[in-house]
Amino acid sequence: MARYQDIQNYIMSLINSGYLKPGDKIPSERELAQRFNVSRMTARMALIDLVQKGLLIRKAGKGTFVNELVIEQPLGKLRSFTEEIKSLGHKPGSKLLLLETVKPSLEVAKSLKLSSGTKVLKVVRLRYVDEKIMSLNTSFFPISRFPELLNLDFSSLSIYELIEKKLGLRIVKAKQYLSAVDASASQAKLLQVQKGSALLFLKRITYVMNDIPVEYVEVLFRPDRYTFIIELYR
Amino acid sequence: MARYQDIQNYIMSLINSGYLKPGDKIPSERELAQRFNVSRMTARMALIDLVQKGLLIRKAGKGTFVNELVIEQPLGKLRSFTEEIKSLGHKPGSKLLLLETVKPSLEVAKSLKLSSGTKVLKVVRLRYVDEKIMSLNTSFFPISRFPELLNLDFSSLSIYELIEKKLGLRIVKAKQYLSAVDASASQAKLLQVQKGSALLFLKRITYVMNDIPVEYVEVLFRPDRYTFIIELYR
DNA sequence: CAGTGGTCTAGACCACTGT
DNA sequence: CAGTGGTCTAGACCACTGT
Repeated sequence: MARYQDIQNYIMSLINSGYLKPGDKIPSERELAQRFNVSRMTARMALIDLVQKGLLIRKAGKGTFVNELVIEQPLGKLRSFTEEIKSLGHKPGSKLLLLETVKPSLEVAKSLKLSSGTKVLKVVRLRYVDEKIMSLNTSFFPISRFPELLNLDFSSLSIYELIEKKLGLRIVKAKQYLSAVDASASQAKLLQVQKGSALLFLKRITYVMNDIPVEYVEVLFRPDRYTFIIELYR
Repeated sequence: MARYQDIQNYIMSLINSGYLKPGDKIPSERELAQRFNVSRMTARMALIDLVQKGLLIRKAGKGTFVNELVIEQPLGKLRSFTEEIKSLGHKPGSKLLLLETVKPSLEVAKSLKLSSGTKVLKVVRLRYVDEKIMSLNTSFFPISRFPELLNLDFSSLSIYELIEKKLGLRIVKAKQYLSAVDASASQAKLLQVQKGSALLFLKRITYVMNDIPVEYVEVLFRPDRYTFIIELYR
C-alpha cells in the first residue's frame, strides 16, 4: 500500500463520515505532509488523484475543498433512477407524497393511449441522492390496463423493478422529452430552491411490449444536483 | 507557459500530425526529461495529465502508448443543428454576433484538451428556426490545434459541414450535457425572454478521430421553442 | 504579510516486462 | 540484464488570495 493512499483513505473517511461536507476546506498539502510524515509531493499526489476522481476541488492560493455532489446520468441506456444512482456509488432515496386516482389531463391520456375519461393512478414522489433532494416525480399509471399496479408498494425504491417482478411485464422502451421550466411556488418549496429558478424538466413515457405505455412521468430536477449526459456517434 | 506543457504540446503534435498512431509507444519519461532538459518528475507530470485526458495509456514496466480509439455502443445520431431543422421541414437561420480570440476558461481549456494559456476562437451566434429566435450558441474552437479554423466563414449555416469539407476532418462523436439555468439579463435580451426565466442549457464537446476535440459549445435554448427528444431501449 | 496550490529539481529504490 | 513506470524525498521559487 503506497503512502499516498493512506492520505486518500483519511480524506475519504472524513467525507464519508460526514465530518467534511461539500465546500469544506481540507488540510493543506504541507499540513498533510507533516501529519503523515511524507514529502509535500506525496501528499500532493494523493490530492490530485482525488481531484481527478471528482471528490475534491483545488483553488490556487486558497486551498483544497470537498466537491459539490453532482450526479451525471449517461443517457442512452434505459435504467431506473435507483439502478443509476447505485451504479454511481450513491444512495438513492424516495419519499411518497401523494397517491390517488384521478381523471387524466389530455396530454396524460394521450401519452398513455387512453380515452380521456379513463381514470389513472397519480403518484407523486420526492427523490433523494445521499439524503439530498434531487427531483420531484409525478407519475401516472394506466390502472385500467394493468389493475395490478394498484397493489404495488409505491414507497419502495424502484417502481420499475416492481413492475417487472410483480406484474411480469418487461419494460423495453422509453421516450423522453427534455426541457426547462421556472419553479412554481409549490415546486420550489418541495425542492428547496428559489421560486422561479430554472429546473430541468423531463417527460418520459415508458413502454412494455408492443408499444403499450405503462407509465407517464414528469420529473423536475434540481439542475445543481443532476445533469444529463448524452453521447452521440455517427 | 509551464515546461511540462511544452512536452504535452510536443506529444500532441506528434499525434495530431499522424506521426504517432494509436498503440504506438511514445518516448519514456527519462528520455523526454533529457530531451527537454527537465527533471523526470516534470516529464512525468506532462504524461500523467495526458493519460488523464484519455490521450495516452501507461503500462508499468513497458512504457507509455497512444490510446486506442474507443468504440462504444452507438446511442444516438449525431446531426448538425442545420441538418436537424431541415429534416423537420423547417428553415434554419444563423446570425453571427461575435468572433474573437480569447484565453479560455479552465472548463473550456479542459474540455478542448488544451493548456489553459492556449488561445481559442470564440464565436457567438443566434440561431433561428423559421425566422424565430431559438437559441444562443457560444462556441470555442482550438485554433492552436487546427489553425485552418481561422479561415472558416462563421456566418454560414453549418460549421460542422465546413469543418468536414474545408478541414478534411471527420466528426465522429459528441458528448452532451443537459441542464437548466436562469436567463441572465443579457441572455434574456438576446433571446427575447424574461430575465430569470428558465432556459435549457446544453454543453457539447465535439470530437474528431482519436477523441481529439474540435469544438466546445454552450447553447441556451428557449424551452418554448426547443425540446430534446430521446428514445431509450434495452 | 503568511498561507495556498503550481511548478520544478536531482536524485533514490521498487516491481515489473522482455531479451 | 537494461528499461519501464510507480512511488518518494527534501528541498526550491512562483503567482495568487485574504488579512
